[in-house]
Amino acid sequence: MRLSQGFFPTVKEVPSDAVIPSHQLMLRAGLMRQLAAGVFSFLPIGYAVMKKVMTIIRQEMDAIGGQEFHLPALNPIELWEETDRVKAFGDIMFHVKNRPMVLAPTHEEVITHIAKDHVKSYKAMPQIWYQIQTKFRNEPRPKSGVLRGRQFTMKDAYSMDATWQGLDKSYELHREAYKKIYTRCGLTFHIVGASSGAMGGSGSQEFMVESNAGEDNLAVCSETGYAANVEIATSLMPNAGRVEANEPLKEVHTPNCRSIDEVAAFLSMPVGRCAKSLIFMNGTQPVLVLMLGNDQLNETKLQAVFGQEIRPAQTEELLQLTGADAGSIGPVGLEGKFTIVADKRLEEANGLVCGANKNDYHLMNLDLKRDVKVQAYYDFRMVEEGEPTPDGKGKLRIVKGIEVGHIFKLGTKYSVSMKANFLDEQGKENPIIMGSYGIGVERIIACHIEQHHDEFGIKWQKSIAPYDVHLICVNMNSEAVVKRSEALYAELTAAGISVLFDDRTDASAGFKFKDADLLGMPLQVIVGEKNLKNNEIEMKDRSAGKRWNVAADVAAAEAIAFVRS
RNA sequence: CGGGGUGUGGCUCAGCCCGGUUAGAGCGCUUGGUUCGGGACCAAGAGGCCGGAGGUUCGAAUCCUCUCACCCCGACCA
Repeated sequence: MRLSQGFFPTVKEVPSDAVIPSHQLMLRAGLMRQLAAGVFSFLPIGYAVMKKVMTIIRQEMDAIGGQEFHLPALNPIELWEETDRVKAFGDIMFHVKNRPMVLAPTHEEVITHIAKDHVKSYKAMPQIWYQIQTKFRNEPRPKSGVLRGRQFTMKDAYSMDATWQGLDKSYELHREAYKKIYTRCGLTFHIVGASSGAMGGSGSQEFMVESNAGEDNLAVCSETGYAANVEIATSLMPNAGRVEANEPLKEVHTPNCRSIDEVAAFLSMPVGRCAKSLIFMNGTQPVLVLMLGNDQLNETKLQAVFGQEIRPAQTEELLQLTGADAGSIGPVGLEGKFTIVADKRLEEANGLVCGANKNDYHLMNLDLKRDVKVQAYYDFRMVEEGEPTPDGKGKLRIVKGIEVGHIFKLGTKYSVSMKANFLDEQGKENPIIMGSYGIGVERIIACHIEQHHDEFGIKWQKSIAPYDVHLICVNMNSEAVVKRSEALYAELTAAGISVLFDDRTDASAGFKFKDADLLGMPLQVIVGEKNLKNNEIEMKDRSAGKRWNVAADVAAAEAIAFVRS
């Protein structure tokens, strides 16, 4: 493609609405333009990248036996009522105003609908069905360019198996395929254990790209390979345990001591002997959660135990239910009325300080075996930077990550609610066992740029670069330079190399160089007057920032070798 | 949904507090000329009812009210 004839709206200035590098560069390099909040038009060069990413995805999905579908984004709302997800999605799902239809935010329902009619026997499985589709989600707050949009492209795949072992195998196939896809797309990523959330199912993992632009927090350890979303991450922290002296409970006056640190300091107790009480409401049932010292409660872990409806109690509820305000609340005397649970670090501990349910008073010498009946101990902790990994062999690092994929063992949630059953070898009817596997296409592009850019622009890796080579004719007034450039353009194109040829007559050399760095093709081939006088042509490896000259008559061969290496 | 911010030529922004001729700059665009290896120079142009509606006033980009859009932080995120 000749730059003089194509549509390449590059801009020098940083668009004021863009904050993160990938967003700024996708606009500046002319990959896309914003149409509305969270809605983007992809321009030719951006769509070229998207097609490359989709090709990689298709190749790897086909390699594991996936079959590509193209499913409607416009769905009858009844389909979503069958699985009760109209309610589950709530405002996130777009509803069509003048017909009882919705814009699909994902495609479990449509897939299951087809499977229900046609996958009737164990002999017809396993199946892997996938599609690359536009999805619609009415995000409350679109942000960071393409990273959180209201309309986006997703590859979603669904596996159907007759057995749970089959599901494990399908899941594993996807896991391996995804590794190949992200690796081929030039991303370094973590595979982290993830919360199953309201989607249900027996397990899920997320593919995460480490980035400050990310919205998720991950606990990772490069020595041990541990990686988990902080929502479910665990660490090896010692329990509080028991102390020798087992004194009776004693009420002490603790004026103006609200926080654990203040109480510990006032009573000259270590923070590690303080038990913090947190109150939640599970419907109408109050729940008291005991945490050790300053350990932070992980609400996702709490939800895993009590369900998604659980919420923190409000200030008025605290006073009404316990007789005290936050900071003076404790478990003693609340049995029966409250569900009392505690973090595992407090298991069987004694010699603890806790609130007395009387403002400005605390209890000392609390023994969780003697004074309170704790119904159960769970891991409720939020892990912190620097804590030992669960196997104790490494230290956790907390990093931000962008979710570029999520694989899910769905199980039978959708097949049961939509009655997608098959007959097994015994002629018995069973629900199809499903898995669901998603990849955000635009997110791959944004992450690629987040990981491969510098102050001058994008540094596309070869696999998804919109063009292989950026050929620059430095001086369009020099007949020799033009002739040489044209010859190179023809030769490279004939060799099957995709070339972006800067043959503009109205752009200065500097302008062309800046554009080339911004657009970021892996190899720049620069034909200029001075070098050509020595019968040389300059090459520039955009990623490595390396330049070198080659003899003019081997320039094409050199470029071809570079592209194919 | 709570908090903060911004809307002025295609882009980045100034002007607004303190109302007063024809609303500015740089970049980009058009034409002509000079340049030609790191976002060139000169000259001449085109392009804006200052997000929208209402109000105050002799007079509003500027003050007031409402509204819409977009961005950021938070909440939310199958």
